[in-house]
Amino acid sequence: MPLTERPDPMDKKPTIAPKGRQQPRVKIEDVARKANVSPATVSRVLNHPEIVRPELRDKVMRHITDLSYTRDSAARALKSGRMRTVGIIVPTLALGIFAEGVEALQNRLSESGYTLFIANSQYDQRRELQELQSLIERGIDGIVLVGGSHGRELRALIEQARVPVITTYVSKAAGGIPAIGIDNESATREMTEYLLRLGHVRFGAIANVVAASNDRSRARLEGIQRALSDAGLPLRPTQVIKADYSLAQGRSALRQLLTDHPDTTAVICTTDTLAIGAMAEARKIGVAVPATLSITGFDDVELAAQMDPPLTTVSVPAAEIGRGAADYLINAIAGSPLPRSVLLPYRLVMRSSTGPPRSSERPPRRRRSPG
Amino acid sequence: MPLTERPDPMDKKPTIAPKGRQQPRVKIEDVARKANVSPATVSRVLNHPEIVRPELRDKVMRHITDLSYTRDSAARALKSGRMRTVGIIVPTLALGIFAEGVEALQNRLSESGYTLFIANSQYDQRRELQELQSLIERGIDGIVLVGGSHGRELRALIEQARVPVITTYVSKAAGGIPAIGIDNESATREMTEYLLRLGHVRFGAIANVVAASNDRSRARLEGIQRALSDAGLPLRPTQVIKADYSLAQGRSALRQLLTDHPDTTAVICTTDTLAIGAMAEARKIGVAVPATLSITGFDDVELAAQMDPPLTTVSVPAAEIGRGAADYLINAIAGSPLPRSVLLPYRLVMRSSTGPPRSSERPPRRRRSPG
DNA sequence: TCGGCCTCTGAAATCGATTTCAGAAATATG
DNA sequence: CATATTTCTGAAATCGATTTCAGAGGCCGA
Repeated sequence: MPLTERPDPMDKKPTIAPKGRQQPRVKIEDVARKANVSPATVSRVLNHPEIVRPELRDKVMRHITDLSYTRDSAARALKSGRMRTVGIIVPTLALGIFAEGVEALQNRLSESGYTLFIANSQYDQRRELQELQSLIERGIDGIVLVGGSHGRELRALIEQARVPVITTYVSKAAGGIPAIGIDNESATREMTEYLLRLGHVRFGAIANVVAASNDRSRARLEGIQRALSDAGLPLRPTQVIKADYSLAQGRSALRQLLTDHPDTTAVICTTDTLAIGAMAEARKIGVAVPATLSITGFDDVELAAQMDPPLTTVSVPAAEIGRGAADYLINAIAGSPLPRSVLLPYRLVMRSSTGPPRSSERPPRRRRSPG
Repeated sequence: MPLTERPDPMDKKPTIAPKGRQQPRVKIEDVARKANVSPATVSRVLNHPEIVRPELRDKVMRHITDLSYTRDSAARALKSGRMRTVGIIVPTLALGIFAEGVEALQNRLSESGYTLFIANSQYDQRRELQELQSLIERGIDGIVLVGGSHGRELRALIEQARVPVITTYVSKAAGGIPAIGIDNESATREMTEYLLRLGHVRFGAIANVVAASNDRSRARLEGIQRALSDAGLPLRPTQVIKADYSLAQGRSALRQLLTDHPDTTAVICTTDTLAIGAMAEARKIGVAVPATLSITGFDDVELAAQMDPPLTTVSVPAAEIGRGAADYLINAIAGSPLPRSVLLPYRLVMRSSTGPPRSSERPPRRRRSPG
């Protein structure tokens, strides 16, 4: 029976499929048969339309849409070695600033036909390594990290997999990994200098530095310390409260700080969340902001501007970081020449949670007739 | 030259590789050769360890780690038809409640060896459809959506691709899509009834219902309206302010509401963000909460409890929703029998932003002597 | 000790798209 | 008009892991 060239139209599913998927999924060969061309041509129409004769191309195209054919990306990836996929590992999505960056990243990638794998490390380097492992197994074409401090295992893994990488929210990273972000230390230094100019001399700092991998907050803390040392007012250990990244810890940190140092006039937090917690606590214990105590944050989350008083903070261009990371990776994957790192500008946002210290301040005797 | 069985150890890369990747990537065959077994055995060690003799299994394992072999998931996916990948499309990540759900989802998936593709629709159904298209092309094994109102095109696409799907944050969805979430309408109804019991009779509602696809907020608004109708106090159109999901809109909404209805004593918001904006505005214009005005939210974001006064709201089990969605899909992919939908309990969290209306209020003379 | 059964391993086919290589058709050149 | 180019298309090899099928070897009972 040599007539089997064009098998009769048994396109209907054979009652029940043997392998998982019921409907046998339309493949490139089906399109080719309908259009009376070879699979190769269909593939070319899809991938290099310009080299196919226009009429033929249109004909094939029509059949493609007719059958609503979509290519199997697994097969495609297997042959081409490219998944058109990028991964990101963030410490947590609970922080608006990361969520914003991820969203911008995803949007930009999506425009270029890439899809984003997301993973979170919960600020745990071991978790980060595992997730990276898993992403690499998935054949991602690029990877976005957060922060500059990563174990050498992680760097080795990236190197071995030869995956383009960029880290974000910082201006430089260990191991020569390119970075896109801001200079965290310089930002808090400027902020501290601003407070110094206002006349403050009794400082406190609340920093979320408990996670070993959080070099952002560590850099921010260093900026504070350096500025104060330079001004001859070095911070004593008890003036630095270490916290994690929760609002509640901001509250307790402020309480502790004011217990140890009741005469503090300015508190610099490395995170808006902490600052907002501190402000909440200040209000609760009757400390007026900024009259008695100036408070600053970092990140400029949506809420910062809506606080009462509005929070003085540092605005981080999270969306721009996300977009920039996407562009960098897309270029890197394409093999374009690349900048080593991108330093983005932060912006000090002076609002009303800061002001000059009370000049009539006498060590303890703090009083305020409430409303 | 029949001795080519075991090719001499030219394991070093040949100076420069012809195809993209420099180092030729270690594959299953390399491991097999080193271990003196067949590729099939290595594959079995990886996928069905229990059917391989222990000593052999260990030996192979050693070589696998020695060569730090990772399997090519594209090839794996091609053969097996499974990508071990799940996708989610959220309206936005900027909302903490979605970020929390995504994080929980990702964590649970990760435990089971799945990876999560993330996409966001910006509350735009067309975008949602595009992103879904892209995810399906990627061969995802399951898809998570948000909310119950989806176009029929989207449902058709899912059906055609035969991808298990679940939608989240709602208790039921159009087109027979299974759902995991809470009964939004019932939650606000309860909340409204609570306020009625406190003695309120002049209500206002602020709802983020501008996005066509936001059926959550719409259901919440209906809950409010129904409860009030049942109480004989139906809401007039001007008592309902429609907003988007920003904090600033909460502010302006409250301003408008109090302009039109200065005697309002209770404002129910369909979102904490709106409620927090409303509270900020109330403070600014000198309206005491809850003495003069009770305000409620929805979601129980981290900040809600830290407000001054702490915000009465509805707690949504976002993490549980995320985990539940993961479990559902994992089972669905495995072919296990499944529940149609899962109704999760919400929790009314009574804090201090609500209280009885000022008794000095005249009209309906409902009285309650506060403390 | 031998056949039969069970356990474990290897050879080879397979998944679906891409791409090289070469040949057919169409066009330009002598 | 014949040959040299060029343009376009098809056949077939390929990517790497999985899995079926069958065979090799070990164990048991008789």
